[in-house]
Amino acid sequence: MLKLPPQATQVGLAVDVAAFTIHEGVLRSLLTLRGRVPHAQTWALPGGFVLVGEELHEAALRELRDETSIELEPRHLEQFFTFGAIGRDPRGRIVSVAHLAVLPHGTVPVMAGASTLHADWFPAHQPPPLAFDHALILGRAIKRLQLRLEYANLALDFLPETFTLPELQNVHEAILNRSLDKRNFRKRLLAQGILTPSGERRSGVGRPAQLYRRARSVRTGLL
Amino acid sequence: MLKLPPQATQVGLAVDVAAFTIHEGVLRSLLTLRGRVPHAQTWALPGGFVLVGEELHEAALRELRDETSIELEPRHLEQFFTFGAIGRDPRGRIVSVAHLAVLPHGTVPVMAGASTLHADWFPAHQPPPLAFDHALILGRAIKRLQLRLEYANLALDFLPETFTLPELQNVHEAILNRSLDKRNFRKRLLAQGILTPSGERRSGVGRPAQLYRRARSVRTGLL
DNA sequence: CCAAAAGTGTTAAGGCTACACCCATGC
DNA sequence: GCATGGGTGTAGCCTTAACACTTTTGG
Repeated sequence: MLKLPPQATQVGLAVDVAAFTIHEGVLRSLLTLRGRVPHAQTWALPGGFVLVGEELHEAALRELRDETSIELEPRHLEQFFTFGAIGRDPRGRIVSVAHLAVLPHGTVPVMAGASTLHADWFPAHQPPPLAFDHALILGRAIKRLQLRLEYANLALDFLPETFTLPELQNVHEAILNRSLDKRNFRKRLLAQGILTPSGERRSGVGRPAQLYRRARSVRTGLL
Repeated sequence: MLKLPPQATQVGLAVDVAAFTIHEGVLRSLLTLRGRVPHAQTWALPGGFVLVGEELHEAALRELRDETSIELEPRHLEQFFTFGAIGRDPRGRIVSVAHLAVLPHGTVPVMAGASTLHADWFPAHQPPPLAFDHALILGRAIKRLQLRLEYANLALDFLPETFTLPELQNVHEAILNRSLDKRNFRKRLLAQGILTPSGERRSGVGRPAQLYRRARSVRTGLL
Protein backbone atom coordinates (compact mmCIF):
# COMPACT_ATOMS: atom_id res chain seq x y z
CA MET A 1 0.00 0.00 0.00
CA LEU A 2 2.75 2.32 1.01
CA LYS A 3 4.23 4.31 -1.85
CA LEU A 4 7.55 5.66 -0.70
CA PRO A 5 10.75 6.68 -2.42
CA PRO A 6 12.72 3.41 -2.81
CA GLN A 7 15.52 4.51 -0.52
CA ALA A 8 13.18 5.14 2.36
CA THR A 9 11.82 1.61 2.74
CA GLN A 10 15.11 0.26 4.08
CA VAL A 11 14.90 2.14 7.36
CA GLY A 12 13.85 -0.09 10.23
CA LEU A 13 11.75 1.28 13.08
CA ALA A 14 12.18 -0.04 16.59
CA VAL A 15 11.30 0.85 20.16
CA ASP A 16 13.45 0.48 23.25
CA VAL A 17 12.22 0.72 26.82
CA ALA A 18 14.06 1.99 29.85
CA ALA A 19 11.90 0.55 32.63
CA PHE A 20 12.53 1.60 36.20
CA THR A 21 11.55 0.48 39.63
CA ILE A 22 12.86 0.98 43.13
CA HIS A 23 14.14 -2.04 44.97
CA GLU A 24 15.91 -2.02 48.32
CA GLY A 25 16.12 1.74 48.13
CA VAL A 26 17.95 1.94 44.81
CA LEU A 27 16.72 2.88 41.38
CA ARG A 28 16.88 -0.13 39.13
CA SER A 29 16.51 -0.59 35.42
CA LEU A 30 15.23 -3.68 33.67
CA LEU A 31 17.77 -5.28 31.33
CA THR A 32 17.69 -8.38 29.15
CA LEU A 33 20.59 -10.63 28.25
CA ARG A 34 20.57 -10.93 24.48
CA GLY A 35 20.50 -14.45 23.05
CA ARG A 36 21.12 -13.44 19.44
CA VAL A 37 23.70 -11.59 17.45
CA PRO A 38 24.49 -8.80 17.29
CA HIS A 39 25.70 -8.35 20.85
CA ALA A 40 24.79 -11.88 21.96
CA GLN A 41 25.50 -12.42 25.68
CA THR A 42 25.32 -8.69 26.29
CA TRP A 43 22.82 -6.86 28.45
CA ALA A 44 20.45 -4.53 26.64
CA LEU A 45 17.26 -2.58 27.13
CA PRO A 46 14.10 -4.47 26.19
CA GLY A 47 13.08 -3.50 22.70
CA GLY A 48 12.41 -4.55 19.15
CA PHE A 49 10.76 -3.71 15.90
CA VAL A 50 7.46 -1.93 15.58
CA LEU A 51 4.81 -3.91 13.72
CA VAL A 52 2.63 -2.37 11.05
CA GLY A 53 -0.70 -2.23 12.83
CA GLU A 54 0.86 -1.28 16.12
CA GLU A 55 1.04 2.03 17.95
CA LEU A 56 4.45 3.02 19.29
CA HIS A 57 3.43 2.68 22.92
CA GLU A 58 1.85 -0.69 22.19
CA ALA A 59 5.11 -1.89 20.72
CA ALA A 60 6.90 -0.71 23.85
CA LEU A 61 4.45 -2.57 26.08
CA ARG A 62 4.67 -5.71 23.98
CA GLU A 63 8.45 -5.81 24.10
CA LEU A 64 8.42 -5.25 27.81
CA ARG A 65 5.99 -8.11 28.27
CA ASP A 66 7.53 -10.59 25.84
CA GLU A 67 11.18 -10.09 26.59
CA THR A 68 10.93 -10.13 30.33
CA SER A 69 7.78 -12.10 31.20
CA ILE A 70 6.83 -9.28 33.47
CA GLU A 71 3.21 -9.33 34.46
CA LEU A 72 2.46 -5.85 35.77
CA GLU A 73 1.45 -2.91 33.64
CA PRO A 74 3.72 0.11 33.80
CA ARG A 75 2.26 2.98 35.77
CA HIS A 76 3.80 5.50 33.44
CA LEU A 77 4.92 5.16 29.85
CA GLU A 78 6.38 8.01 27.91
CA GLN A 79 8.30 8.40 24.71
CA PHE A 80 11.32 10.58 25.32
CA PHE A 81 13.72 10.56 22.39
CA THR A 82 14.30 8.91 19.03
CA PHE A 83 17.78 7.56 18.42
CA GLY A 84 18.66 7.28 14.77
CA ALA A 85 22.38 7.77 14.32
CA ILE A 86 23.87 5.91 11.38
CA GLY A 87 25.88 2.96 12.62
CA ARG A 88 24.11 2.61 15.94
CA ASP A 89 23.04 -0.89 14.86
CA PRO A 90 25.38 -3.07 12.80
CA ARG A 91 22.46 -4.68 10.96
CA GLY A 92 21.74 -1.49 9.06
CA ARG A 93 19.74 1.67 9.48
CA ILE A 94 17.53 1.17 12.49
CA VAL A 95 15.84 4.06 14.21
CA SER A 96 14.59 3.51 17.72
CA VAL A 97 11.92 5.44 19.58
CA ALA A 98 13.02 5.24 23.19
CA HIS A 99 10.48 5.04 25.99
CA LEU A 100 10.60 5.57 29.71
CA ALA A 101 8.48 3.25 31.86
CA VAL A 102 7.81 3.20 35.59
CA LEU A 103 6.88 -0.06 37.25
CA PRO A 104 5.38 -0.11 40.72
CA HIS A 105 7.23 -1.27 43.74
CA GLY A 106 7.14 -5.03 44.17
CA THR A 107 7.67 -5.81 40.50
CA VAL A 108 10.93 -7.53 41.18
CA PRO A 109 10.79 -11.13 39.99
CA VAL A 110 11.35 -11.42 36.25
CA MET A 111 12.09 -14.30 33.93
CA ALA A 112 13.55 -14.68 30.51
CA GLY A 113 11.33 -14.08 27.50
CA ALA A 114 11.26 -15.59 24.04
CA SER A 115 14.39 -14.10 22.50
CA THR A 116 16.34 -13.42 25.67
CA LEU A 117 18.36 -15.57 28.03
CA HIS A 118 17.67 -13.65 31.18
CA ALA A 119 16.02 -10.52 32.38
CA ASP A 120 16.89 -8.79 35.61
CA TRP A 121 16.99 -5.51 37.48
CA PHE A 122 20.27 -3.61 37.69
CA PRO A 123 21.23 -0.46 39.56
CA ALA A 124 20.32 2.23 37.07
CA HIS A 125 23.16 4.53 38.05
CA GLN A 126 25.77 1.76 37.66
CA PRO A 127 24.61 -0.47 34.84
CA PRO A 128 26.71 -3.26 33.34
CA PRO A 129 28.15 -2.75 29.83
CA LEU A 130 25.25 -2.45 27.42
CA ALA A 131 24.67 -3.36 23.78
CA PHE A 132 24.29 -0.85 20.95
CA ASP A 133 23.91 2.74 22.20
CA HIS A 134 21.83 1.62 25.15
CA ALA A 135 24.10 3.18 27.74
CA LEU A 136 23.39 6.53 26.11
CA ILE A 137 19.67 5.81 26.02
CA LEU A 138 19.62 4.77 29.66
CA GLY A 139 21.49 7.88 30.69
CA ARG A 140 19.02 10.12 28.93
CA ALA A 141 16.13 8.19 30.42
CA ILE A 142 17.45 8.83 33.91
CA LYS A 143 17.79 12.53 33.19
CA ARG A 144 14.23 12.63 31.93
CA LEU A 145 13.05 10.78 35.00
CA GLN A 146 14.75 13.32 37.22
CA LEU A 147 13.16 16.17 35.30
CA ARG A 148 9.72 14.59 35.53
CA LEU A 149 10.10 14.23 39.24
CA GLU A 150 9.96 17.98 39.58
CA TYR A 151 6.71 18.92 37.97
CA ALA A 152 4.93 15.71 37.37
CA ASN A 153 4.77 13.76 40.60
CA LEU A 154 6.07 10.65 38.99
CA ALA A 155 7.41 9.34 42.28
CA LEU A 156 3.97 8.11 43.28
CA ASP A 157 4.00 5.68 40.37
CA PHE A 158 6.85 3.79 42.00
CA LEU A 159 4.90 3.10 45.16
CA PRO A 160 1.90 0.96 46.14
CA GLU A 161 -1.42 2.62 46.79
CA THR A 162 -0.56 3.55 50.35
CA PHE A 163 2.89 4.53 51.45
CA THR A 164 4.70 6.51 54.11
CA LEU A 165 6.47 9.82 53.66
CA PRO A 166 9.90 8.30 54.33
CA GLU A 167 9.19 5.76 51.60
CA LEU A 168 8.29 8.53 49.19
CA GLN A 169 11.43 10.39 50.13
CA ASN A 170 13.47 7.26 49.41
CA VAL A 171 12.01 7.17 45.90
CA HIS A 172 13.10 10.74 45.29
CA GLU A 173 16.54 10.10 46.71
CA ALA A 174 17.01 6.96 44.64
CA ILE A 175 16.08 8.77 41.45
CA LEU A 176 18.11 11.89 42.16
CA ASN A 177 21.00 9.83 43.53
CA ARG A 178 21.48 12.14 46.50
CA SER A 179 19.99 12.60 49.92
CA LEU A 180 17.34 15.15 50.79
CA ASP A 181 16.46 17.05 53.94
CA LYS A 182 13.62 15.31 55.73
CA ARG A 183 11.85 18.42 56.99
CA ASN A 184 12.04 20.32 53.74
CA PHE A 185 10.86 17.30 51.81
CA ARG A 186 7.79 16.81 53.98
CA LYS A 187 6.96 20.49 53.92
CA ARG A 188 7.15 20.68 50.17
CA LEU A 189 5.22 17.50 49.45
CA LEU A 190 2.45 18.20 51.93
CA ALA A 191 2.13 21.76 50.62
CA GLN A 192 1.47 20.43 47.14
CA GLY A 193 -1.76 18.91 48.40
CA ILE A 194 -1.40 15.74 46.38
CA LEU A 195 -1.35 13.47 49.41
CA THR A 196 -4.10 12.58 51.83
CA PRO A 197 -3.46 10.71 55.07
CA SER A 198 -5.16 7.33 55.06
CA GLY A 199 -5.54 7.40 58.84
CA GLU A 200 -3.66 4.13 59.17
CA ARG A 201 -0.14 3.66 60.40
CA ARG A 202 2.59 1.26 59.48
CA SER A 203 4.42 -0.54 62.25
CA GLY A 204 7.93 -1.89 62.05
CA VAL A 205 11.09 -1.06 63.81
CA GLY A 206 10.87 2.32 65.48
CA ARG A 207 7.99 4.71 65.57
CA PRO A 208 5.10 3.79 63.23
CA ALA A 209 4.67 6.03 60.20
CA GLN A 210 1.53 7.69 58.94
CA LEU A 211 0.26 6.15 55.72
CA TYR A 212 -0.74 8.35 52.80
CA ARG A 213 -2.40 7.81 49.46
CA ARG A 214 -2.55 10.04 46.40
CA ALA A 215 -5.26 12.65 46.65
CA ARG A 216 -8.30 12.47 44.40
CA SER A 217 -7.78 14.11 41.02
CA VAL A 218 -4.06 13.60 40.77
CA ARG A 219 -3.33 12.48 37.27
CA THR A 220 -2.14 8.91 36.99
CA GLY A 221 0.28 9.69 34.21
CA LEU A 222 0.08 6.83 31.71
CA LEU A 223 1.10 8.62 28.56
CA MET B 1 21.24 -6.04 4.22
CA LEU B 2 18.52 -5.39 6.73
CA LYS B 3 16.97 -8.55 8.16
CA LEU B 4 13.75 -7.56 9.84
CA PRO B 5 10.52 -9.31 10.63
CA PRO B 6 8.43 -8.99 7.45
CA GLN B 7 5.76 -6.84 9.08
CA ALA B 8 8.26 -4.24 10.18
CA THR B 9 9.54 -3.21 6.76
CA GLN B 10 6.31 -1.50 5.84
CA VAL B 11 6.69 1.31 8.37
CA GLY B 12 7.77 4.54 6.69
CA LEU B 13 10.04 6.96 8.51
CA ALA B 14 9.71 10.68 7.94
CA VAL B 15 10.77 13.96 9.49
CA ASP B 16 8.74 17.14 9.84
CA VAL B 17 10.14 20.53 10.73
CA ALA B 18 8.46 23.31 12.66
CA ALA B 19 10.68 26.24 11.71
CA PHE B 20 10.24 29.54 13.50
CA THR B 21 11.33 33.09 13.05
CA ILE B 22 10.18 36.46 14.33
CA HIS B 23 8.87 38.93 11.79
CA GLU B 24 7.22 42.23 12.58
CA GLY B 25 7.14 41.31 16.22
CA VAL B 26 5.19 38.09 15.82
CA LEU B 27 6.31 34.50 15.99
CA ARG B 28 5.95 32.91 12.59
CA SER B 29 6.13 29.36 11.37
CA LEU B 30 7.23 28.24 7.95
CA LEU B 31 4.55 26.35 6.00
CA THR B 32 4.42 24.84 2.54
CA LEU B 33 1.40 24.53 0.29
CA ARG B 34 1.26 20.90 -0.76
CA GLY B 35 1.14 20.19 -4.49
CA ARG B 36 0.39 16.48 -4.22
CA VAL B 37 -2.21 14.25 -2.71
CA PRO B 38 -2.89 13.55 0.02
CA HIS B 39 -3.93 16.99 1.25
CA ALA B 40 -3.10 18.76 -2.01
CA GLN B 41 -3.68 22.52 -1.77
CA THR B 42 -3.34 22.37 2.00
CA TRP B 43 -0.68 24.03 4.11
CA ALA B 44 1.70 21.71 5.92
CA LEU B 45 4.98 21.68 7.79
CA PRO B 46 8.02 21.05 5.61
CA GLY B 47 8.94 17.39 5.82
CA GLY B 48 9.41 14.10 4.03
CA PHE B 49 10.96 10.69 4.14
CA VAL B 50 14.31 9.91 5.68
CA LEU B 51 16.80 8.39 3.26
CA VAL B 52 18.94 5.40 4.12
CA GLY B 53 22.32 7.01 4.46
CA GLU B 54 20.94 10.10 6.14
CA GLU B 55 20.96 11.22 9.74
CA LEU B 56 17.66 12.44 11.14
CA HIS B 57 18.80 16.02 11.47
CA GLU B 58 20.24 15.94 7.96
CA ALA B 59 16.87 14.86 6.65
CA ALA B 60 15.26 17.74 8.50
CA LEU B 61 17.72 20.23 7.02
CA ARG B 62 17.30 18.81 3.54
CA GLU B 63 13.53 19.06 3.64
CA LEU B 64 13.75 22.58 4.93
CA ARG B 65 16.08 23.56 2.13
CA ASP B 66 14.38 21.71 -0.72
CA GLU B 67 10.78 22.46 0.08
CA THR B 68 11.17 26.12 0.77
CA SER B 69 14.26 27.28 -1.11
CA ILE B 70 15.42 28.89 2.07
CA GLU B 71 19.07 29.73 2.03
CA LEU B 72 20.02 30.27 5.65
CA GLU B 73 21.05 27.56 8.08
CA PRO B 74 18.90 27.20 11.16
CA ARG B 75 20.54 28.49 14.30
CA HIS B 76 18.99 25.76 16.36
CA LEU B 77 17.70 22.35 15.38
CA GLU B 78 16.27 19.92 17.83
CA GLN B 79 14.24 16.78 17.64
CA PHE B 80 11.30 17.06 20.03
CA PHE B 81 8.80 14.27 19.53
CA THR B 82 8.02 11.35 17.29
CA PHE B 83 4.48 11.14 15.98
CA GLY B 84 3.44 7.65 15.00
CA ALA B 85 -0.29 7.23 15.56
CA ILE B 86 -1.98 4.78 13.22
CA GLY B 87 -4.05 6.66 10.69
CA ARG B 88 -2.13 9.93 10.92
CA ASP B 89 -1.24 9.52 7.23
CA PRO B 90 -3.75 8.01 4.79
CA ARG B 91 -0.97 6.44 2.72
CA GLY B 92 -0.17 3.91 5.41
CA ARG B 93 1.92 3.63 8.51
CA ILE B 94 4.24 6.59 8.54
CA VAL B 95 6.11 7.63 11.63
CA SER B 96 7.48 11.16 11.74
CA VAL B 97 10.28 12.48 13.88
CA ALA B 98 9.32 16.10 14.47
CA HIS B 99 11.99 18.79 14.71
CA LEU B 100 12.04 22.33 15.99
CA ALA B 101 14.17 24.83 14.06
CA VAL B 102 15.00 28.46 14.72
CA LEU B 103 15.87 30.72 11.82
CA PRO B 104 17.49 34.08 12.41
CA HIS B 105 15.73 37.35 11.95
CA GLY B 106 15.70 38.53 8.37
CA THR B 107 15.00 35.11 6.91
CA VAL B 108 11.71 36.21 5.53
CA PRO B 109 11.63 35.78 1.76
CA VAL B 110 10.92 32.20 0.73
CA MET B 111 9.97 30.54 -2.52
CA ALA B 112 8.35 27.29 -3.50
CA GLY B 113 10.51 24.19 -3.66
CA ALA B 114 10.36 21.07 -5.78
CA SER B 115 7.23 19.36 -4.51
CA THR B 116 5.43 22.40 -3.16
CA LEU B 117 3.43 25.21 -4.70
CA HIS B 118 4.33 27.91 -2.21
CA ALA B 119 6.15 28.38 1.02
CA ASP B 120 5.49 31.22 3.40
CA TRP B 121 5.58 32.40 6.99
CA PHE B 122 2.37 32.32 9.05
CA PRO B 123 1.62 33.55 12.55
CA ALA B 124 2.52 30.54 14.65
CA HIS B 125 -0.18 31.13 17.22
CA GLN B 126 -2.91 31.39 14.57
CA PRO B 127 -1.96 29.03 11.74
CA PRO B 128 -4.21 28.21 8.79
CA PRO B 129 -5.80 24.74 8.65
CA LEU B 130 -2.98 22.22 8.32
CA ALA B 131 -2.59 18.81 6.68
CA PHE B 132 -2.25 15.51 8.55
CA ASP B 133 -1.67 16.00 12.28
CA HIS B 134 0.49 19.04 11.70
CA ALA B 135 -1.62 21.34 13.86
CA LEU B 136 -0.85 19.05 16.77
CA ILE B 137 2.84 18.98 15.89
CA LEU B 138 3.01 22.75 15.60
CA GLY B 139 1.28 23.20 18.94
CA ARG B 140 3.75 20.93 20.66
CA ALA B 141 6.64 22.68 18.94
CA ILE B 142 5.49 26.00 20.34
CA LYS B 143 5.27 24.55 23.83
CA ARG B 144 8.77 23.18 23.51
CA LEU B 145 10.01 26.52 22.26
CA GLN B 146 8.51 28.24 25.29
CA LEU B 147 10.15 25.72 27.60
CA ARG B 148 13.52 26.14 25.94
CA LEU B 149 13.28 29.88 26.34
CA GLU B 150 13.60 29.45 30.08
CA TYR B 151 16.80 27.60 30.53
CA ALA B 152 18.41 27.56 27.20
CA ASN B 153 18.66 31.11 25.94
CA LEU B 154 17.16 30.22 22.63
CA ALA B 155 15.91 33.74 22.08
CA LEU B 156 19.35 34.87 20.91
CA ASP B 157 19.09 32.52 17.95
CA PHE B 158 16.24 34.60 16.56
CA LEU B 159 18.31 37.77 16.42
CA PRO B 160 21.22 39.06 14.39
CA GLU B 161 24.63 39.27 15.98
CA THR B 162 23.95 42.58 17.65
CA PHE B 163 20.59 43.58 19.01
CA THR B 164 18.97 45.83 21.58
CA LEU B 165 17.33 44.77 24.81
CA PRO B 166 13.86 45.83 23.62
CA GLU B 167 14.36 43.65 20.55
CA LEU B 168 15.28 40.71 22.73
CA GLN B 169 12.26 41.35 24.88
CA ASN B 170 10.09 41.35 21.78
CA VAL B 171 11.38 37.90 20.92
CA HIS B 172 10.41 36.61 24.33
CA GLU B 173 7.01 38.22 24.14
CA ALA B 174 6.33 36.87 20.67
CA ILE B 175 7.19 33.34 21.74
CA LEU B 176 5.32 33.46 25.04
CA ASN B 177 2.42 35.32 23.45
CA ARG B 178 2.16 37.75 26.35
CA SER B 179 3.82 40.95 27.44
CA LEU B 180 6.60 41.18 29.98
CA ASP B 181 7.67 43.84 32.43
CA LYS B 182 10.52 45.86 30.97
CA ARG B 183 12.46 46.42 34.16
CA ASN B 184 12.22 42.86 35.40
CA PHE B 185 13.18 41.55 31.99
CA ARG B 186 16.31 43.68 31.80
CA LYS B 187 17.32 42.85 35.33
CA ARG B 188 16.97 39.13 34.76
CA LEU B 189 18.73 39.03 31.41
CA LEU B 190 21.63 41.22 32.47
CA ALA B 191 22.05 39.21 35.66
CA GLN B 192 22.53 36.05 33.60
CA GLY B 193 25.68 37.52 32.21
CA ILE B 194 25.13 36.18 28.73
CA LEU B 195 25.10 39.62 27.12
CA THR B 196 27.91 42.07 26.60
CA PRO B 197 27.33 45.66 25.47
CA SER B 198 28.89 46.30 22.09
CA GLY B 199 29.39 49.95 22.89
CA GLU B 200 27.41 51.03 19.86
CA ARG B 201 23.92 52.44 19.85
CA ARG B 202 21.05 52.10 17.47
CA SER B 203 19.24 55.22 16.39
CA GLY B 204 15.67 55.42 15.20
CA VAL B 205 12.57 57.07 16.52
CA GLY B 206 13.03 57.99 20.17
CA ARG B 207 16.02 57.51 22.36
CA PRO B 208 18.76 55.32 20.84
CA ALA B 209 19.18 51.88 22.38
CA GLN B 210 22.34 50.21 23.56
CA LEU B 211 23.44 47.34 21.33
CA TYR B 212 24.43 44.01 22.84
CA ARG B 213 25.93 40.80 21.55
CA ARG B 214 26.08 37.34 23.09
CA ALA B 215 28.89 36.96 25.54
CA ARG B 216 31.80 34.67 24.75
CA SER B 217 31.21 31.06 25.72
CA VAL B 218 27.46 31.06 25.39
CA ARG B 219 26.53 27.85 23.68
CA THR B 220 25.22 28.28 20.17
CA GLY B 221 22.62 25.54 20.49
CA LEU B 222 22.61 23.68 17.18
CA LEU B 223 21.39 20.29 18.25
C1' DC C 1 8.71 71.58 22.49
C1' DC C 2 6.62 67.40 21.50
C1' DA C 3 6.44 62.55 20.38
C1' DA C 4 8.51 58.24 20.92
C1' DA C 5 11.05 54.82 22.77
C1' DA C 6 14.95 53.71 26.25
C1' DG C 7 16.34 53.39 30.64
C1' DT C 8 16.15 53.01 35.76
C1' DG C 9 15.01 51.04 41.86
C1' DT C 10 12.37 49.68 45.51
C1' DT C 11 9.31 46.92 48.04
C1' DA C 12 6.65 42.93 49.40
C1' DA C 13 5.78 38.14 49.26
C1' DG C 14 6.87 33.48 48.60
C1' DG C 15 10.02 29.69 48.10
C1' DC C 16 14.34 27.35 49.31
C1' DT C 17 18.05 25.96 52.39
C1' DA C 18 20.19 24.94 56.48
C1' DC C 19 19.88 23.19 60.80
C1' DA C 20 18.80 19.85 65.98
C1' DC C 21 15.85 17.89 68.94
C1' DC C 22 11.81 15.17 70.77
C1' DC C 23 8.43 11.20 70.01
C1' DA C 24 6.46 6.60 69.65
C1' DT C 25 7.09 2.02 69.31
C1' DG C 26 9.31 -3.02 69.72
C1' DC C 27 12.36 -5.66 72.03
C1' DG D 1 15.57 1.55 78.94
C1' DC D 2 17.47 1.59 74.70
C1' DA D 3 17.66 1.29 69.81
C1' DT D 4 15.30 2.58 65.76
C1' DG D 5 13.17 5.30 62.74
C1' DG D 6 9.21 9.12 62.54
C1' DG D 7 8.00 13.63 63.17
C1' DT D 8 8.42 18.78 63.94
C1' DG D 9 9.77 24.83 63.36
C1' DT D 10 12.49 28.80 62.43
C1' DA D 11 15.55 32.16 60.39
C1' DG D 12 18.19 33.97 56.48
C1' DC D 13 18.57 34.37 51.70
C1' DC D 14 17.22 34.77 47.10
C1' DT D 15 14.02 35.04 43.49
C1' DT D 16 9.94 36.99 41.59
C1' DA D 17 6.34 40.34 40.63
C1' DA D 18 4.34 44.73 40.88
C1' DC D 19 4.74 49.36 40.01
C1' DA D 20 5.87 55.13 37.47
C1' DC D 21 8.86 58.43 36.22
C1' DT D 22 13.02 60.42 33.87
C1' DT D 23 16.18 60.55 29.81
C1' DT D 24 17.59 60.97 25.16
C1' DT D 25 16.98 61.61 20.64
C1' DG D 26 14.55 63.23 15.90
C1' DG D 27 11.44 66.10 13.79
